[in-house]
Amino acid sequence: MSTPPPPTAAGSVRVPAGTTAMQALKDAGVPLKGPDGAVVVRHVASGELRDLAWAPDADADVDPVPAASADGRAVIRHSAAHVLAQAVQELFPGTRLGIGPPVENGFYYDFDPERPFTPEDLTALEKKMTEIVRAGQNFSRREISDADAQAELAHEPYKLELIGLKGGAGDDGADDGASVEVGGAQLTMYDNLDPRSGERIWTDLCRGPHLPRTNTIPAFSLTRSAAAYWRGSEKNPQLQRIYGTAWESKDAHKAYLEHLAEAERRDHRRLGVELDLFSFPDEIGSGLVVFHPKGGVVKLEMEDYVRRRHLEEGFDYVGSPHIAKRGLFETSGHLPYYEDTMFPAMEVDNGEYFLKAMNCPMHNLIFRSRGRSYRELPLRFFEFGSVYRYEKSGVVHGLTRVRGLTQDDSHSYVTPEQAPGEVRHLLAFVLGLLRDFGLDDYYLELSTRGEGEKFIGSDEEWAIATSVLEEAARETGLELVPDPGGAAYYGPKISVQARDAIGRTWQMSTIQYDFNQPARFGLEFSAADGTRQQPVMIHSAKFGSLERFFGVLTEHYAGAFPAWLAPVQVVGIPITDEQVPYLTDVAATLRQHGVRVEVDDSDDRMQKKIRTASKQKIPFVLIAGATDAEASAVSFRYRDGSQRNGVPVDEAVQQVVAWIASRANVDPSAADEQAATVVAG
RNA sequence: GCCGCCUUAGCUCAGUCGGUAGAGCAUCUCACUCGUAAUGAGAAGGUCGUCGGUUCGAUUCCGACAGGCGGCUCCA
Repeated sequence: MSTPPPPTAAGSVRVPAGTTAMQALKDAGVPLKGPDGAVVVRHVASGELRDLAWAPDADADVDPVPAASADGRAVIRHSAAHVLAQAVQELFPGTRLGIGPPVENGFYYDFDPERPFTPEDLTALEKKMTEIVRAGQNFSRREISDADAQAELAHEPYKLELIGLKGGAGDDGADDGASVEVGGAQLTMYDNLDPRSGERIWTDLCRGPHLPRTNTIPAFSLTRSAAAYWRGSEKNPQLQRIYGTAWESKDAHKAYLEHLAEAERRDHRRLGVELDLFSFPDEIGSGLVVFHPKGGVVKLEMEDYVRRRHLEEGFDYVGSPHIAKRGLFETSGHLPYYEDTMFPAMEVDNGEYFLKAMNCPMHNLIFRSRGRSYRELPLRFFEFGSVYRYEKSGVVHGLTRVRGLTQDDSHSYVTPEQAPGEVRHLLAFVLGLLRDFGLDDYYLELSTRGEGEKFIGSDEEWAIATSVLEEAARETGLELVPDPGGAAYYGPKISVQARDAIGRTWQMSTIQYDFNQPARFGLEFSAADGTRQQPVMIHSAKFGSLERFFGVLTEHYAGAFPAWLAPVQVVGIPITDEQVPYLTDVAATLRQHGVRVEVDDSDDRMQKKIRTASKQKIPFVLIAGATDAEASAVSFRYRDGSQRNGVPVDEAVQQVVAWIASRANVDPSAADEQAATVVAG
């Protein structure tokens, strides 16, 4: 049997009057279920995805979209969500339906059941879904009037709410998922029909599109269940959400599950224990980290790097206390917004003190401590500011969301004219730092003022501030994602969003434009013409939070830090105890060059020591036996297992030192120019 | 904060249908001295997260709290 060529989006097929898209594609010889699973179609004129089985406008052109594309996967996942809802209502009659859109890597569906779903329920649901898929029910599209839909869905209050929203303000809650279900003006119902009798088995309000039949869903599984607020608002009741994943082939499905397993292996919380980097003792409190010696090294390297870079970039190193009187945070304007997420006030000397949750008010006081001249600007203050935030208990997460954190926080005080240049300066600084630490999976986000009373300052000021940031961000050429309503109350921000091992994004570096705090603190400088003017302040944190950056960095490298960051850079392993003194001498030489080196003189066999070093992800293992010692040489074993034997000690030291200094992200064994010198085992 | 689940040795996990517990790894001791991912033997290690309730008796059943996990909401 010959394999038909996989369909591509490149060609399009004309649909003659009176025929369906499916028939037209069949006539054109496009395989409806190729090696990548099912095919979906796109209406060429409108760009909309359409059901394969549904007849589009006669004379329309349709593009076959292979299921392996984003569009194709979305249709598979949407169809899988539909099957899930059917399974839930069959096994748990009376369960009300919320919405069920496709999402990255899968789909979910929200339900209002009698009781929350258990893991056993998910297993049973998966089985039921498999039955529905195997039955090969037809997804049948049916247009319906609003009135008929309301009558037909009288028992589905959430669906009724969606129908009610349809005619409303349109973009109201555009991101709440409702638009996924009810897109255009025309409501559609999808009926699942028995393939033999044509009898209607199940029905759902849905915009589509769907695959032609349930058995064209190639691979799926349910992953977890959790609560989610209806339409994304804390004020609404919580529904039970079931997440699943669905793919165009069994192989793609398997690959995704393997990807999840790999992500779990590089989770920083797991590596924190395995590599002895940090812990969160219960006795201290939730979200409060202690760094162990090995994690301390990485943190120290990060601090050294960023302190040096700030000094190079014209920042002055300042310092400030961890607590301050209530009045300071009233002046800054933070208190009304954040009092309930700050640790409660301490009563002292008839006054209240707060643990600081931000550093800017302190820096403003340094600025205001004496008269300032335009000649001093830009004036840049930097410090490692430890701040404490009473994060809600449910959001604390490893190092990425903590209650006590250290910001590499800086504030640049500039004239309005200097602001654009300063923002560019800070962006370049941040991007250079990300490059030096080897992070590459990130994008920029522009958080702007949204609707609502949360934001202070005039429209004009916000517009200026936003355009300054936006222009600088665009110049970088990086992906820039808008985030309306995500700004701080005092001004807009650019942030770097990086992904962790599980694919969650975290805010790292930020640059914020602030015209409000200078006004609230009465900050001013003497201009060239002798007038007193107000500076603009630009907040920026390069790592963001040292803790969060540490966590993301750990996951990025799966614990195998580049040599310059590695807690232990070299471990010496003697073949027998005889070589311990020799390796100790070699280690002393390395240590003189600032290398972090240990000699493993434990009772273990050398194979075991190599295994241990490997599990600790130590970049360089130096092995020495009698032959090496006699030749004043050592034998390298790199992290990838490759070796280089009989390297003279001088050369070995030189290589290690050079590699650490290079801040390279890969070890020498993996570098092209080094490959030739590696002797395979 | 909300919903669900979880908490047994440093780590990963068994187990007790209610009669106070085991393994592997790690640790320590001894022997072995070995050429690129686990040498062997032995020892030590736990008021079974905390507090309360039910019970003759609770690690086991119930409740509260703490901590964790997965989402949701939030994130200066």
